[in-house]
Amino acid sequence: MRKSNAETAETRKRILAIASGLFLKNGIAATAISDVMSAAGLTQGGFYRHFTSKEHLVADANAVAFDFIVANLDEATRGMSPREAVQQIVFHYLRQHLGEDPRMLCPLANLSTELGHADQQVKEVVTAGYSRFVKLFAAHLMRLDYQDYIGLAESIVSVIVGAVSLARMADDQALVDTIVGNAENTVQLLLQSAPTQTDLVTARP
Amino acid sequence: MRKSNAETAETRKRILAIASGLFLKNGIAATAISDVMSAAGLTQGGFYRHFTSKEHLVADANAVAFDFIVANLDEATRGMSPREAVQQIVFHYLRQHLGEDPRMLCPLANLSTELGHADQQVKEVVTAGYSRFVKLFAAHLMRLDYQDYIGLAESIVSVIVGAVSLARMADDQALVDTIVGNAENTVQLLLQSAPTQTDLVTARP
DNA sequence: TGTACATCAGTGAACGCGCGTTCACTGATGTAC
DNA sequence: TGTACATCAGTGAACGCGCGTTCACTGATGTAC
Repeated sequence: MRKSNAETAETRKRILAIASGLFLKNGIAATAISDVMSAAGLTQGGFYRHFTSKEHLVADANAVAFDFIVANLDEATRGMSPREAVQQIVFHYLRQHLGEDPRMLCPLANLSTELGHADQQVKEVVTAGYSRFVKLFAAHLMRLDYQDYIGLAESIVSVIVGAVSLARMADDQALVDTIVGNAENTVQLLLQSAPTQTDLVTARP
Repeated sequence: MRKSNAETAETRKRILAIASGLFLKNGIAATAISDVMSAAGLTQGGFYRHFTSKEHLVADANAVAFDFIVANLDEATRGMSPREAVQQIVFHYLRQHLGEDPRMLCPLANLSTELGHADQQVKEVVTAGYSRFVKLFAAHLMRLDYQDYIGLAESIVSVIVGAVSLARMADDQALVDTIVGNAENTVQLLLQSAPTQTDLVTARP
């Protein structure tokens, strides 16, 4: 029953995509290897032909999750003005649970506890993912001439990750809406208030 | 071997305090009933004299965790000016991992994923805890005459919860320091920029 | 206040379940000549 | 290009472990009279 190299590579990708979605939707501990494999149309024994352990799957699945969400947000804002792009990314990030596809969920907001207790390999993947999110914002903010566009990007990421994290724990929809709406206002206030290069010039005596 | 009512109540409190700390430090799934009970100097069979299930322990332990941390931050800032109090709370919240006592850790930042998947009873406890954090800030911010002091309180909570969440996932200390320092700057910027009642008066034509 | 019985905190062993991992096996694919 | 053997993707069952929960039991505490 050996499969061709091309088929093997595709199977691996399929397992990763499915695992990524299940982890994001239900959590890592709550997702068994057998859940992933049966969702991929395979039996659990075959798992170890692709990964040496669940921990390796977690690392690779999260890398795929960051690839997916960052690429998706980047493409969705292609051609937009920097200001519009930032607002669109924030808008979609804060509403990530409204879509059907669990792969639009962000590991930073949905798996934080479990990733915080993971091994070094997983943490490196997560740190790289965080860094990509910061750069996604920073690229647009630089074009808006903010003095500390990287710091501002980090601030925005903290706000939206915090808000989505909190929204996931809320017990009713009204509170979720409040948290999300407030996060949007907060980002607006930060964008209006953070110092730009122009501020620096005009402040010169 | 029956214990007196007073002793029973104290044992229950001891179990809750220990469970609270272990959950916050190691996570809920990673903490077994037997871990909690042996840390309390008891055997696991006795657990069910105090709680009907692990899920009930989770609910009660988190209620205790919010009691502890909110009361602690409130007392630590007693007598301070509103501005100083807000800054102190933010300062300590962002450095919650530096202390020895795991009970100074906040469930919102350390157990978010697991609490997000918990049952309704647990979510109510968490929502109440979030609300208490917001009020803790709002009380001081009101005295500083912010127009929307509740919204500003929510913003600050989002920022610091997001920052601590992200810091827990970071793989090196330099990044943790960057995230924490940036969160502090972000709160400062929000405090400087959020509109006050005075703004409202002076803006009148 | 004292007595007699019911209650129940805590023990230590056991149960049952789900999970990650292993294993012998199959047969199609890859590769060396 | 064809042949012969090695490789290995996938199967399905089993293993071993840890965990939440249950249970029979003990004996001190609570309570009704």
